Amino acid sequence: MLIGELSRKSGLTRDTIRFYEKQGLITLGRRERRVNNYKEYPDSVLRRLMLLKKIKSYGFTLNESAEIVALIEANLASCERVSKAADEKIATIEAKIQELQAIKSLLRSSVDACLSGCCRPKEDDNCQLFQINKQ
Amino acid sequence: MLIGELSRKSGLTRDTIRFYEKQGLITLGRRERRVNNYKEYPDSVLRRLMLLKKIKSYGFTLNESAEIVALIEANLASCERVSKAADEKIATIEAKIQELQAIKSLLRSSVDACLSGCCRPKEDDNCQLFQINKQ
DNA sequence: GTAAACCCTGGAGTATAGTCCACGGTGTAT
DNA sequence: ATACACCGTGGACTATACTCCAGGGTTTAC
Repeated sequence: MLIGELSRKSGLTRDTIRFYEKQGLITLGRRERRVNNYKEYPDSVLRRLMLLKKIKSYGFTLNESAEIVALIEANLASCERVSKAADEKIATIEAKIQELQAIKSLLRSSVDACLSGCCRPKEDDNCQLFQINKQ
Repeated sequence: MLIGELSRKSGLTRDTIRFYEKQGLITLGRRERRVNNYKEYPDSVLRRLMLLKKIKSYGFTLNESAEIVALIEANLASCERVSKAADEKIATIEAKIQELQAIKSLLRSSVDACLSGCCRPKEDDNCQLFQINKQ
């Protein structure tokens, strides 16, 4: 199929598909062209793109997704291997959540302090929130 | 003070300070130079940098931080204004956390399904995790 | 006199994941 | 004939926040 159809079927834009191609995430043999030089993508590319898209939706980066796709295509994606990758991703997501939650608490407590009025120096003056008090 | 001292006192690298300067987050008059062309930073720049650093630590982007610094320096950083900015940031952080949590649950349930063995087709074959079943 | 430590500028590179554009060719319908 | 949708390439640009480098000058100590 041509890129337009591939785009429609995969739900990725042409530009994205071409970008993936540049990145080497999908490949086309130099012979897989029509006479007019249009690229003729085999179904395997569509499958690969859909796999890539699905794995990405699980929070993996493009490169990580490509690695997992490679495992699957090599029939090396054992439950053990794949769940290990998923566990690692869960761990990094959890770390990120912790980080965000810490910042959120910091913000929340600052806002609370501000709104309860204890930080206000004078009316119509700068809020102490975000200010450097001492060191 | 020269950039080295500024760097030591602010805890930012020279490169970062120069980057902030390029971005217009701090400014130096063309006259604030020593005879040898070395830049002579006034204390106000150090204060600005420390403020920037502190606000950034609350999860704001560099540009957002610069806006808040500008408010503070214009004495317009009222509690109302500042806590509104903080509330908005809290909301975006919460959205991000929700997003991550959704992905985490998806991953977690996939791994559980995998490990409980219900997805395994045959031993030594690809795990169904991440595979496209139908649609 | 020379090494170390400091300063300057401009520009490239890093990571992530595209998105957009120019410029040009092709295929089909009217 | 020409409008329209489609295809190709290469390269620039977006956002975020730096980080590093080359190539050069200055200051200070020994």
